[in-house]
Amino acid sequence: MRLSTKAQYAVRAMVSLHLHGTGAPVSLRDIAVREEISLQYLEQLFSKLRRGGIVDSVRGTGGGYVLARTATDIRVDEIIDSVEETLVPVSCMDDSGRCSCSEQCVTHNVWQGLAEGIRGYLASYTLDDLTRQAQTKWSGPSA
Amino acid sequence: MRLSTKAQYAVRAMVSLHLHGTGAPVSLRDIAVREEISLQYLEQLFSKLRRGGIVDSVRGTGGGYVLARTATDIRVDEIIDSVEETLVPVSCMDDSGRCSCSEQCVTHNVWQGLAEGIRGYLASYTLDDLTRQAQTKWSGPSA
DNA sequence: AAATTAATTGACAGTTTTACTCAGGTATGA
DNA sequence: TCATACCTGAGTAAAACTGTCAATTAATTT
Repeated sequence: MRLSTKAQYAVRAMVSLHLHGTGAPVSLRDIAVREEISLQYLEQLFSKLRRGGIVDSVRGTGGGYVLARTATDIRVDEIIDSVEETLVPVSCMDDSGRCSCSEQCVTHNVWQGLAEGIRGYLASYTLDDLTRQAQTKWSGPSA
Repeated sequence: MRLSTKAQYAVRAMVSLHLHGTGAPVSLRDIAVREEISLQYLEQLFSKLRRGGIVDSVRGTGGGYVLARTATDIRVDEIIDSVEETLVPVSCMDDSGRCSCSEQCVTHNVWQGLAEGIRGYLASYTLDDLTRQAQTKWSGPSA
């Protein structure tokens, strides 16, 4: 059960954007160099992050990307959602826990609980938490 | 981030084995029919479950598989481990949380926390819990 | 206005993983 | 010795992943 590199890169890139941003737009070239991610792959990711309402884009010279909201208001699960990676561990279940097989399926409860736990944990982390680094473990950043 | 069908089938098959077992070995054919999983795919899975110490095999006529331990002593995470699906969400990290990039990697803590949470949650479920069905959500079977 | 920077888009391709099937072989009980 | 059922390794089609390439649009600087 692996997160795709797409999701991992997206989170890393967002941290990089927040960490080295001064308010002025940060170009993908900068992030690409700093994080050693291909510029063209980043373009794909940020296109989705923009559509997801996580970042805003500024075109032209001196352009780049800026956060669409404050870092304390951007949750890690939202970043992953934006690049279209599911956080639900089984394919028969949707985000809300609905499942075609929920009646007859004895394993339904484990997967639903797992899905909620993963979602809840990643939702407890904000972009700002990540940059501040002082996190505890499973209980999330607040504990 | 999806669990493979391999892991899902393994858990379902184990529940089926426990639920319909009377102490006597249960043949894979029975499980295959009941769970609508290909017999030959099941053979692959149970070969791994046996090596993982989850089940014991009985060969010959009237043979099949039996639990290697009591159902209260078989955890869901062990079942998944046996069929060789990782529960660690990022490839740079091993089961113990060690990571080549832990120093420079700002996202390390989230992934480690997530890994521990997933592991901890699935470890809180036993095969017996699953068959008894009366589970609560994220807090696991004990709450 | 022209040149430059940088976001934006869609198509495409190589590689890896997944989810199986197939074809045998081995051990046991009736 | 025959039927049952476990056991093993190889092979394969499809899907997903991880990017690259090419071309365009928009804004800024000169």
